[in-house]
Amino acid sequence: MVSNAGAVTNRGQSSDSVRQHNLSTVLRLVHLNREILRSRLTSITGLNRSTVSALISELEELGLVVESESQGSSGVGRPSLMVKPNENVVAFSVNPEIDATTVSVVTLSGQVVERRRKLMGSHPSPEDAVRVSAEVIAEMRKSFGTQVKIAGIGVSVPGQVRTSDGVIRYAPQLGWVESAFATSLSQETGLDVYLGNDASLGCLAEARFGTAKNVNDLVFLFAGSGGIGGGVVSNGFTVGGAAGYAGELGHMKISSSGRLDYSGLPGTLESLVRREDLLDFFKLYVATDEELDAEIKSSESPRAKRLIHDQLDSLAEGLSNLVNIFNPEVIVLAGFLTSLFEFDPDYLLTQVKKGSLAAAAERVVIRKGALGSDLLVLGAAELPFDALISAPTSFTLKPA
Amino acid sequence: MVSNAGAVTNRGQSSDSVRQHNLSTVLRLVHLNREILRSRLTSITGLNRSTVSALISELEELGLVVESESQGSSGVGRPSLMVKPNENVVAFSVNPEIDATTVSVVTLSGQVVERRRKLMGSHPSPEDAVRVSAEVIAEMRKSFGTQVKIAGIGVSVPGQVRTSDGVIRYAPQLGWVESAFATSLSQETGLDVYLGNDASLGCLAEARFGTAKNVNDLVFLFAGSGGIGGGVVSNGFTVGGAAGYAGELGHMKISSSGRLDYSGLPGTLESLVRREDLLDFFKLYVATDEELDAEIKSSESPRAKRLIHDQLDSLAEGLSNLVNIFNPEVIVLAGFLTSLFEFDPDYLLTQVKKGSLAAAAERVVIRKGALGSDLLVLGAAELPFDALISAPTSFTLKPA
DNA sequence: ACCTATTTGTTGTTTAAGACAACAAGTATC
DNA sequence: GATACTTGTTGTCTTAAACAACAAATAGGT
Repeated sequence: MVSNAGAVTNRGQSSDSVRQHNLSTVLRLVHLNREILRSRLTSITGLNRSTVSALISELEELGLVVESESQGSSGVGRPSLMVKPNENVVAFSVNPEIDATTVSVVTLSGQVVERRRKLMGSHPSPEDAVRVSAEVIAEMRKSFGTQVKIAGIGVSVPGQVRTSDGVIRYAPQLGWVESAFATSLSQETGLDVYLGNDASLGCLAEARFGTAKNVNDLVFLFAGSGGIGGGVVSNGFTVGGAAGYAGELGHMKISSSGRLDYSGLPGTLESLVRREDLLDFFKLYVATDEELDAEIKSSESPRAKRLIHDQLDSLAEGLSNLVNIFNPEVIVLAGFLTSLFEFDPDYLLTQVKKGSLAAAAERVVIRKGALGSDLLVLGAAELPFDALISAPTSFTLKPA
Repeated sequence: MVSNAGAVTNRGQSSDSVRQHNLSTVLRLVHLNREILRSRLTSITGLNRSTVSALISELEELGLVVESESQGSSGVGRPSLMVKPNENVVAFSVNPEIDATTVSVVTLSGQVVERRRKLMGSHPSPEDAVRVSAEVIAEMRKSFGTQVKIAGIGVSVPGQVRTSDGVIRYAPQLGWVESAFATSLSQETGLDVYLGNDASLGCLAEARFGTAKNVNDLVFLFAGSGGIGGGVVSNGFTVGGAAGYAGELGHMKISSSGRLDYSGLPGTLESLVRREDLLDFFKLYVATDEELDAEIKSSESPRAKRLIHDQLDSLAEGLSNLVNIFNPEVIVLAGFLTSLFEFDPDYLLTQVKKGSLAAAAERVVIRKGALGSDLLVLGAAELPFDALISAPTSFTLKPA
């Protein structure tokens, strides 16, 4: 008996926009499910069988989907056709890091088909990253068959991205400031370039393909060597903020401690839950998440346990706040936070509930991210794919 | 060059749903603007003149809008007709408080045309509030002309409301727990009842009619004698959470202080920014917001200033977190927070920026709420109006 | 006072696209 | 092998928005 305050579109709908919407809806379902029966499409969309048929034909002519006979029996009646994304439609995913830049190829069906990691001297400039990315992309394009079509390039940025123009506002670890990364990379490659904050893209990926599939209210927290980032999906929408800088969950102040985080703010979640502190304790210098995870899980000493529980306490305080603010259905943890979580999952959940309102916390679930090293690759590729999916007829795919 | 990750609807659109959508869009614009020229409607919606004409005719036949000749000159050419909501379409707004329950009548044009406040013994039960509300509503209906049509009842609840069934999960000040308020009031009145959290509804009202009109990313913070509540609009959508409990911004932990808030959580915004503390200091016992405001603004003593600045500091810490999390365009303050704000607006803004990331804070503006005592009345009435507006043809208005 | 340019409302016609109905195709069960 | 059932296909119907032509109402210029 309670309505959800609807958002205001203000736009009217002509018959043309209806067609666009329906094509988008079908294509999105095909993309998200990787393959889906036509009969499922009709039941999910509520459209008539003949309408779905026409929509799929149009998408097939556009070269976006392919149909095949479904394998195996699906019960009584004529078997329904299977619809899949056209494997020749791909996007590039670019992931700049402090010591390397990774370029990957992702198909419209969400498969990572190629990945190339280029080591770079430490502290590469944005120009270096653009150049290296463009080179790798050019090489990869040469190896493509002529039937391959490119939707564009998605870039995951470990920093703040201004959505209006694709400028990297500030990427602290890389030391990049006000870099027109999208424009440069677009000029070098001739492809459309879309930028997003890494944690926000991770959130998106987990919400679409990972452990939070079909979850409409979701808080995602990701921690690596560069601090803690986050992303939020509310009502099925990514919380982006006025300029695109929303989701800086690591910089939430939760304590009066004077410890500073990587952005110089005191008492924040990021200042208290630090990978570095654990590495120092275990005397690991350059360790992978897996090595750190093994150390944490095999910890027996009271001092180690205390350190881990201290971090869990701080993490819980941050999550409690997020529960009160967002009342999420699921909290997804990624990076080394999963190691902390798995060290004592019940403890974390108990502490989170202790610090939040009973109502907001009563049904919340904490989960480990499911996408591992594909997280940012898939997330970044969703940006060009989103552009394609939201305008299937007017979007122009580029040739290999 | 950055796409906004769109939400998934999954539903297809038939020609019928197009009509519904367009009727909704036009009616919503008429409602939000209180009156609007037909020519504006065509330009905003992008629909054809003749289509808008047909839509308005249909809405007029449904008794939802009226047309009149516009006053004054509007430039060259034939003057456009003015479209207004039908004043005979009303909603009731019910605002239960600890010592009284207020019932108001709001027209579809957003005018509060009647308000009746019934004093009640302290700590009324939900049943008391339902009974009193139903009585007042029955009286008011008798006084209505036969042409009046009722959209329903909106209730602002100072507590947590489960959106799925309209149950008041917990209202701390009132001491109400798990009360099926919507069902009861609906039975007593025969009208549809919609519940919402008071601060969330205040947020909605300020976003639609107040100081944050046309703002898509907005954080609202409201403080009264019962603590601090909040609401958030992101992407034009109210952030509601999985069950409707989102927006408990006052219970965000920002400090290691052991002070408890009204829900027993330590170090939260609500525990540090307290109306009570100011009342105590000024030796005011039962004071209105206006009286407290006068005291704050005329404060000269260093001790008073220190207390106020301490509260401003805590408020700033909370707002900094919200800026990092939501990157809002506007922050709206209401209740006695406006008095704190106006005591030293520059200081508050400076402190907020100090505690947040430069990018997220760079364009944020802090404003005082504009709706005063109409805040919750208008906000609650939006709930039945939303239901009406989102389904103009199938919604059944009830007679007086 | 009259004429023109401009904008808006109205009406009849056209067009796009989803719904619908009838039929064909393919599967499972008895 | 007959029957029931589900799905795909095709042609027709229906809805509603776009479009075009004209009428109505204003401002400004002569």
